Parts: sequence; structure tokens; C-alpha cells
Amino acid sequence: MIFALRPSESSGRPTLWIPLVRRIRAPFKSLWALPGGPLTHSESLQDAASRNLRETTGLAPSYLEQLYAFGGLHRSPTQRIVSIVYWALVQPTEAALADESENVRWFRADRLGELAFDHKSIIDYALWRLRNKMAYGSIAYHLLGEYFTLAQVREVYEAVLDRELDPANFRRQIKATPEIEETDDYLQGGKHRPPRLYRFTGRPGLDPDNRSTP
Amino acid sequence: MIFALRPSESSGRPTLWIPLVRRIRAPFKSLWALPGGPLTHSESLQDAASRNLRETTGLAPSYLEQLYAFGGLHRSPTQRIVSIVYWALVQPTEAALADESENVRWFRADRLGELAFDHKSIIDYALWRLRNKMAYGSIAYHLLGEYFTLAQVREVYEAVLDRELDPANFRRQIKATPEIEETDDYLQGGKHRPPRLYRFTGRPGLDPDNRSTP
DNA sequence: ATTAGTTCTAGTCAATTTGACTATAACTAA
DNA sequence: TTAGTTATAGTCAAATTGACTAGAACTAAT
Repeated sequence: MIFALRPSESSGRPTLWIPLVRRIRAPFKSLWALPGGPLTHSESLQDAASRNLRETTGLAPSYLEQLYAFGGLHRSPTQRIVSIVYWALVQPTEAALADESENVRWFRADRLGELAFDHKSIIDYALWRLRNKMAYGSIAYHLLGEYFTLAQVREVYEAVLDRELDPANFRRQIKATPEIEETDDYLQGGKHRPPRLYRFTGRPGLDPDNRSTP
Repeated sequence: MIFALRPSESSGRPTLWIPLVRRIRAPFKSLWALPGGPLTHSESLQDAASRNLRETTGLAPSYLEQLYAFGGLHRSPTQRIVSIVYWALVQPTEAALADESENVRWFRADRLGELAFDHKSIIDYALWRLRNKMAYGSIAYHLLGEYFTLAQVREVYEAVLDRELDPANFRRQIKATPEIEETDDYLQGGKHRPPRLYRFTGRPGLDPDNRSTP
């Protein structure tokens, strides 16, 4: 499952979106579902997740982490399926490259209708995890490009946590984290005072199993 | 994998221990390994973890949570194995019931020799997660019995975080959490002033997949 | 050119939390 | 009765947080 920022149609402020694929066969034919597919014998879990994302949506996300292994008995009406779910955060430039078609479309993460299987509850769990990671951790930057303004970081927090934050206090906290590096550049072209650009220098926080194909 | 508190042989203070089973066949014959076994078609992941624990160690832990799904290509020299690992915290009364034998023995979690497969690194990852959960969250109480003193809680924190904590300040923080309930009883039989007993009223924090066999 | 409007940014100040420490209460063992 | 030890409450300064003020720096309208 993939999270990316896109401007909301109504307010224009950035909100969370995820791409879904339409099922073309039973069960749940023509319902929307998370992209995915089987694990082969010659790839690690993470490699399989990457490959499935690429094949279904064309995306190659920079941040990919294991979410959870779902293995309830009745997740699929036809057979017993164990899904080891990965989640990705993609930067706006990456997200723009996603193939969109009749059977692949982006949806607002907080406005989903009925989905195939238990995918709705999987997404709800991922949203909960995302909010938790955001509260303590440096994950927001993977939804932004290499350079960003502090106001953009704040908008990410506001979108995910769904509440407004005081700009001055937020800036003070972010500037106190050593992983955020001030650059000498400013974002030009805005309507008001040009904000300074910053850069994230931290590392993604590797998964324990991340040693992919050696 | 199972964590329990036991007094250290040297200092007598409580430390983390885990039970391991000796492998009786190749690969890694006669090395110690985490208990585990295959998933059958008719049980959820959590049920399978419970059953495997019961069959190998006789334990029925009250706290059981998914740790991570390990799926690297070379975890086993003979075949490709995906392990969905669960971890449990057991109370001292439960831990005392564990079958110990020639092929099942308890080890100090921080003093392990060579283990079968990648089980050493799995345990290291679990220890890291345990420390993280301990720092923010109410997980320590699952290593204690129903009633406990604040000094016992502090000893759990000290064992897991591996540093000493100021008794007075620790007490202040714990007493500020609403999930800790003061009782009218005191622990008798100690050598000094009898400490008050407390009770944990919070819930285990359910897994997303916890709806076991319906 | 001036002004109004907006965002960016730095700073103040009180309230809250944290860390280090002191003091007293309550028990056991000598 | 006293010494020793743990339990518990409290103090105080340092650090952090939340609410707020104010000036700086830009664009767009007049």
C-alpha cells in the first residue's frame, strides 16, 4: 500500500491519497483493492513487495516498510490467504509518475468506499500506524521532495494528524531536530515572503529483514 | 519467543529470560533455537503461535503479539522459509509452569551463544522493540503478576532499559498514569517498610488481526 | 511609489514536565 | 531501644510546551 500527498479537491491543502486497483475477477470482482500479488521462491519479502508495486502501479517508492502479516481464516471467501503487507511513502515527483488507468486510480485515504477482502481495515491500521510514527519519529520527510519548507512539513503533519498546529511553535520544534539541515536557498514564486528551504539528512530506519537479494 | 523475568544468578535482581529448544535434527542439529512450527490451514497466525508455544514449552501466555515476518532468502540452508514471529510476555507464575527438560531450557536474553538459523538477530530485534515499547506504553505490567509494588515495576524498567532509575521520580511518573490503580493492600513479609500493592487496569492493546477462530 | 495583505521568522512569558535532591514514615533485625 | 533500610512525599531549578506578540520580507492592489 502506498501513501502520497495530493492537494484536496475542495480546500487545495495537501491530503493523503493511496492508489487502488480494480479487481477483474472473482471474488469481489470490480471492487477496488490494494495492489499485491504472490511471493515467489527467489525473492525476499521486500523485493516481492517492490516488484508487485512496480508491476501494478509503475511506482518505485524510496520508503518501503513492513506493516503487518494478516492471516485470519476468513479473509478471502474462496481460500485461506496470508498477506504480508508492506507500506510505502512516495514523494510527489514519484507519485506523479504512477500509471493511472481504468483499473488503477488514486483515492483519498480518509474517504474510501467498500473495498475487496479486509483491505479497508488494513488501510485503517496503516493510517493509525502512520499517525503514531509521525508523532515520534522522522517519517514525514519521505512524503516530501529533497528540499522543502517548514510550512510544507507542517502541512504534512496537519494532514496526517488531522489538526492544525501553531506555525511558530512547530517551527521551533522542527529546528531543534538535528536531522533537519538549513540550506541557503529560498522557495521563490510564492505570493508572499519566500520561505527558506531545508533538507532531511536522516536515514530511512531500516527494517530488520532488509538485507534483500545478496 | 517468550520473555519472562527471573532473578539473575549473580545479583539476584530480576532480568529477562527466554526459553529455547534444542534442535534434534539438521540443519543446526543440537543448537538452541526459538520454539516454533508450521502454520496449518485451520488456524489463525496467533492461534498457531499459541499452539506452538504450548506444544513445545507448555506455556499459555496472557500477552501475545506479532513481532515481524522474516522472509530473507537464506535464513535456512536447506529450504526457503518465511517465519511470522510472535512474542509473548509471561507473568512469573506462568513462567514457573514451563516444562524444562534436556531439550528445553531458559537462558538470559542478554547472554546468548550461537543459535540456529537467524534466531539470534530475531531476539536482538525483539529486545529492541521491547525497549521501545517500554519507553512509551504500558507493557511492563504483563511481566508482573496481578498485584505488584511500584519498586517491582521499576525493577522491570531497569532490567529492560539496563539503567538505574530514581525511585522517587519513577514513582511520581507511574502514579500519574491512570491505568495504575492503588489497592488497600500492602506486601508483607519483606525486611523493611511494607510497600503498597497496585493493579494494572489497562487492556493488552489488541493486534489488528486478533479476531481468532470465530 | 505607496499601502494593504499575507506569510515567514524570532522572541516573550506562564504553565507544565523533568531531574536531582532532601526529608520523613514505617518497618525489621540486632 | 536503636541502627539500618525501604517507602513515600515534597522541594527546587532546569528544560520543555502552548499561547501569544511583533517585526521582517515579500506580492498585489491602489
